[in-house]
Amino acid sequence: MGTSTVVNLRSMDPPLRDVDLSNLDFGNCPVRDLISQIGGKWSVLLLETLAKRSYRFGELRRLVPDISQRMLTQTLRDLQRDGYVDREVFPTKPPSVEYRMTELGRSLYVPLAQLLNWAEANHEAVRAARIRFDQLPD
Amino acid sequence: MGTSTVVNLRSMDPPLRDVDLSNLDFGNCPVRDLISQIGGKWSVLLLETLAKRSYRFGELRRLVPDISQRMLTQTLRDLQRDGYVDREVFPTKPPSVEYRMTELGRSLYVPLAQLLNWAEANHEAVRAARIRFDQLPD
DNA sequence: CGGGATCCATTCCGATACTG
DNA sequence: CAGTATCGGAATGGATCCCG
Repeated sequence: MGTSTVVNLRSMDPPLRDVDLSNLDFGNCPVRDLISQIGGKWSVLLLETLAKRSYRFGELRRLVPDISQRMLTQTLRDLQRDGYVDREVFPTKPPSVEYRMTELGRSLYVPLAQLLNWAEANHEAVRAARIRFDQLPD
Repeated sequence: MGTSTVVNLRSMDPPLRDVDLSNLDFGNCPVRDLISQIGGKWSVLLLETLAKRSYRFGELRRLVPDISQRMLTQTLRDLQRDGYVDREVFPTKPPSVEYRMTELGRSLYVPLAQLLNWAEANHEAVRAARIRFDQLPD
């Protein structure tokens, strides 16, 4: 559900895809839209990294060794598309590309970091809750 | 989501110097685990709803009309499993079930609401960034 | 009423190979 | 170095029918 038509040009995989369920007053999609974007497997990790300083593509690869190059490219492009990250190309002999957070990205990172802190502080409680739940008699 | 993470690197890669991950708790999946959980399509919507007050299953269905009964059941169970929501069954003639937030859920909702406020306040900026990005040459 | 069980479409993501 | 292109499996989510 989008506030407006969602032309979801999702980076590499599909040529083009438009998914649009009409507005429903409740869903207030922009919020969900944003949340589900950073809910992806790598977005938060990259935002955390780029919150520290700028990095080049290869540096990010080494910092997050278990990300595939495909997902690194795609996630960075999605973050750039949403305006959280800027991409600057330096026309050196082997080209080098640097990624840095934008002001919008930094402003997002304020409440996001709060949530991440909560997660870090409470993940034990969540794990315990899961174990409790899973051990209930059917 | 969430297979194993960077931790593997440490045990497999002796020769090179360890990248210092301690500041940016990379190997710390619990954070990603939690974020990807609430990043699901309906979790945030249900947490927002249940933050107001308790509801019965059918009430939630009517409040979020475009959720399928399957996803409502499943999302509620996941939220319950993680300890954010409690489920109480009343053995009435047609059974009735009530869902309410736990204290853990309410404590999660504090930073989460901050993030949601940010999303609401800034989704126009994000939409604009997307349009700008999508209209770039190439 | 509050689910469970199936089936099916879509989407996400990893592995691999190739390129300017 | 910083990406593309392509394939295939895994996960996610919707529709439908059934049940105490």
